[in-house]
Amino acid sequence: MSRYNPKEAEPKWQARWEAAGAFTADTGGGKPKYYVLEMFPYPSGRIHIGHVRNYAMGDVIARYKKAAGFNVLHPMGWDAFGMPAENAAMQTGSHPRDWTYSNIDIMRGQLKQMGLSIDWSREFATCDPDYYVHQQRLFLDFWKQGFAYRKESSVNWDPVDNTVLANEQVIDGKGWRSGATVERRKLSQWFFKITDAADDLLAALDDGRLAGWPDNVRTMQRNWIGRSNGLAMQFRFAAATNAEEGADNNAPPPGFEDGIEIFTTRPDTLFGASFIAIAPDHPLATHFAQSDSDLRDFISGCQKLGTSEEAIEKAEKRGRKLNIEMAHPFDDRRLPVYVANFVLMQYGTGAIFGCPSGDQRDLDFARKYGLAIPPVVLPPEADPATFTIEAEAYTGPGTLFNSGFLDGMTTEDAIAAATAKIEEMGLGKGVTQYRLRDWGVSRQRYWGCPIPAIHCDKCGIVAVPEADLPVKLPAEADFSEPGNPLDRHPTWKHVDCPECGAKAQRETDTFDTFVDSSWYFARFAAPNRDKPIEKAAADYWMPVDQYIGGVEHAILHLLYARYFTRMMKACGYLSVDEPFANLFTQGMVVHATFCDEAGEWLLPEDVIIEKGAARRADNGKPVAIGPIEKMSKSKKNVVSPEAIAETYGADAARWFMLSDSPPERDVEWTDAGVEGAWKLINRIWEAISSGAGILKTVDLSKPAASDADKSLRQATHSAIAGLTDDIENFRFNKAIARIYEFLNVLKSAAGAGAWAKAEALATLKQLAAPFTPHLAEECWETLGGDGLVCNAPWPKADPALLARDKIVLGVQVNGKRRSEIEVAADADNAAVEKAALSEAGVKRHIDGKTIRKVVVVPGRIVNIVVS
RNA sequence: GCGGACGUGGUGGAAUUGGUAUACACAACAGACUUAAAAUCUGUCGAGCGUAAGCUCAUGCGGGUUCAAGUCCCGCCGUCCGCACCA
Repeated sequence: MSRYNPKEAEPKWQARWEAAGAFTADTGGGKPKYYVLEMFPYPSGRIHIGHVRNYAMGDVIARYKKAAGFNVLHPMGWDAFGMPAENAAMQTGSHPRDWTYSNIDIMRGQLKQMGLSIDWSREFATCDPDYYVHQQRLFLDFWKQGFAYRKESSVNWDPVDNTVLANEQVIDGKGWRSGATVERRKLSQWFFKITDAADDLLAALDDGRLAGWPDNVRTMQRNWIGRSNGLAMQFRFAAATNAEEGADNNAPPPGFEDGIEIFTTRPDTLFGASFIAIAPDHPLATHFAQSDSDLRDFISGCQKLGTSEEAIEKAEKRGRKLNIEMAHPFDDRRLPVYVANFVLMQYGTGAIFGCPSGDQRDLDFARKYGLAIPPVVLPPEADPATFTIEAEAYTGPGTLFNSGFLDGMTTEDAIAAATAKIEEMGLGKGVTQYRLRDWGVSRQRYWGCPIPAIHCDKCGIVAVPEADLPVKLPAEADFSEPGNPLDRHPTWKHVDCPECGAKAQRETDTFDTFVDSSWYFARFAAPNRDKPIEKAAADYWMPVDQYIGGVEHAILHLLYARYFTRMMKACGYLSVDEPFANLFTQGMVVHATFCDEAGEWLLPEDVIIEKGAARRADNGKPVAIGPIEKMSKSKKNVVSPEAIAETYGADAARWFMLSDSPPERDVEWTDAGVEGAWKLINRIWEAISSGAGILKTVDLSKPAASDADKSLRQATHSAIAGLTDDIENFRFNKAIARIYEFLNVLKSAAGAGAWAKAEALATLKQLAAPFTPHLAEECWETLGGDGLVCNAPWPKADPALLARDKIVLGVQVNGKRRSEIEVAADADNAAVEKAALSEAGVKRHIDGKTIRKVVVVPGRIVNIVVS
């Protein structure tokens, strides 16, 4: 029999699938629907093997569900707007549109080569005006409904390039291109009111609507939303101390007569307060900075950290003391006020009271500035006489002490009592606070969906009339310098106001690309219609039954998509409020990085590794082997699936990506691994070849009955049962191990007759089909089967063949395995115990000892406890 | 810094979720076939002691709970993901 030739077989079957329209989805037919979706790719240039892993997983599910009798939708598109296209334009002069669409052409070809069961008729790119026109319609609806608004917020400003930088473009507080120290600058920008939905987004995490999501993702989202109940309260300015001189040296500045409003989740620790801290961009800080150059320098230093929370939190805790003091609400202490770099203006009120004994950051701060550290919460079982705070704050619950009227109360009671007291004093009230902030969607860039708004001096901000949509990007733009090409475009932004007809200007900001990816899944239901979403089609297909993507999207993309879905529902486009019924987060494909002496990153294929040392393939110069990292274009640690497909075929690449490593874990690409996959393909082919034409000759009406037949049939049916279970539960690596096991049995089942063999081989090709679809078709044809495997039903395991009459149990003595016994599967505990106690290997360990207890776990184990 | 994960042979990993640790594969070694190589097939393969039967030790480190811990609890160490303008 000839060797399997993927180079011939793979294109052949891809063409037949296409001719048969095997993967074109429609809403007809009585089958239940199943919508499989992998997070669509950014067209960065070429597919790498990490994409293959992602899409191979989705393809296994899609093909399996189709075989299992579902009407499957498995579409593909392109998350095509974004910064890299604009960076490429600046570097190489190619237009973002040309760069993007040519990448899409390449990547589409690569994906098709992988033989994925995708309905390509639904393909679109988010940069198609046909797509983004509908995004603009959705936005206008949201705006009308009050979901969108404008407010000021901070951006990273590069003062040399005069442009807004993304967080990833800020490296150690410097602009990546100019090297200039980044400043924070306020801009008026568009926001979506995601905080209005915070409660429902939170509730759905726990009320069963997202039961098909992994716990860790739900936990991350819960923490991200961060609802906390706390107390918002005023700290009043303390009375002047030198009133006798006639000058009040602690008078509130104009506008701050009410004092400072803080937010706290731990009002029980108020007696432990030793200072007040406000954010560097708090209005009061801004006020004092006007007349205090030292403070001004401090604040501008804080602003040079960039806008990322990570940078702010990692920075050393520092502060500047203001020349004011606040009154403690419960006693006569005067609390100093600091402007502190670790207080965030975005969270709460931008001000806190510091309780060093109960908060690590406050403690670090207090030690640095020599502030008092009164302990107020006594941990359970601690002695109030000796309890002190050393290097670590005590943040847990306990009993209040040193706390006036709160003394002796539990943390919980003290929170309630302190809140009640503050409310009674008229200084504040209990409030619910969220960590979640509204979603800023304005970007000062060209390569994004234009925001359909017009700024008119007379009418304010006006929506672009529906009839004028789409607001298309200008075909030509100037990318020779940083900054927003739309803003400096000679003509594009100049329009007449749709309301008054006066000269006006277009909004030159474009949407955050998270907007593009927040509704594409709904667009796939009816991608060619002239409205954003066709309700009937969306009602049929939504929600996505299985969504698959990287855990790096666990918070932002998934949260935004959930919120967007709610907005779309509110505007009548959808009937669901959760877009993704089941979520699977897969691991990344990682690879060592290679960097030569000149600092140039090298592709793995350009590096030769011998005896642990690496050198360049072209000139033999030494190469440093860097850490194993996520495959990325920038570090060139990518492996091209095309080369693999050329040598071994797409099936081998798919197989290897799913074998061995559990799908949720990262996997390191190795050349040895793909060779192993190639061997497997040949083993399957060998096994099938031995039964070529068998389906044409065997009499399928006469089931086999010999012992050899029965044992092969048992293996066949337990393979069906096990594999089905593994695929349903995303255990692809185990599913693959079962195929190996099944092959091993098949190889040694020489005594089995043609009937059992035919059943085994037909089953083998079907079980392998989701993983190696081309090979499965070729096998089926060789066996003499009719029709396409991709349309064939999934086999069903016969329960009668899964039952075992005898089982082997391990026997432990004092928890150590000493022997094993074979017993009837339905043996009762007494019989199992008797068999265990009389087993020779066990007796040796229990003779002469007293049996204290015998634990029999039916079907599992026997443990004999002796002394 | 905060939040979420992960850590098992030389390697990727399995362990029915508290019940026979190392399934399946890769690599390595030995053998068969071959003029030879590749491919393929067969066998060995956690460590230590032992001729063997077997015994002891091993799931990042240190404690704990339990008849029984890779799995649960506490404390460390290391790696990865996210932190709101990368996608």
